Amino acid sequence: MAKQRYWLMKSEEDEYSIDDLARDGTAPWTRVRNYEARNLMRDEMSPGDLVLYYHSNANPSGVVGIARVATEPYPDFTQFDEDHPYYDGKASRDDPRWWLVDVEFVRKFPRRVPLREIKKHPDLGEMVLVKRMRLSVQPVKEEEFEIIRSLAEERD
DNA sequence: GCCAACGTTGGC
DNA sequence: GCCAACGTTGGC
Repeated sequence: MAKQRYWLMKSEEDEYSIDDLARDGTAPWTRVRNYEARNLMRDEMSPGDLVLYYHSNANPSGVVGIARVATEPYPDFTQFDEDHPYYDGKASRDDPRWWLVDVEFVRKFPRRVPLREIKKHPDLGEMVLVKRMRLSVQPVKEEEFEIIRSLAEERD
């Protein structure tokens, strides 16, 4: 059994928010069309890994809760559907290009941890979130995960 | 809505 | 294989 790992996954708040995930329970993480993010889901994720749920394009953008990887990686079905906006004509069922996992709701934080706060925290400056602006699925260190979790519990 | 960062495409 | 053009992400 692989050691539990930690991730951060971004979703636009008005596209698929943590409240949507809470309502649905689990959701297939469609919409990723970036190879590096794809590789992480396909090659590195295992069921039980914990995920920081991040709202991008939000006010303010930041980490809003925790989710969990709920399945083994499998091909993203939207790539095969000609009517779907994420259809990819270069992918086939024999040779899928895009992979995903299902993500399961764990909890919503009592307080959002804004990107602004993460950027200025002395122990979070090396986070991929800070260094690599445009990667929507990314690894997080256990220490970083715990710091953000504790920041989320603080009272204002 | 603007625009910087940066990943992808395609001509050569 | 280079790299300019282009398209998208995502902070602000």
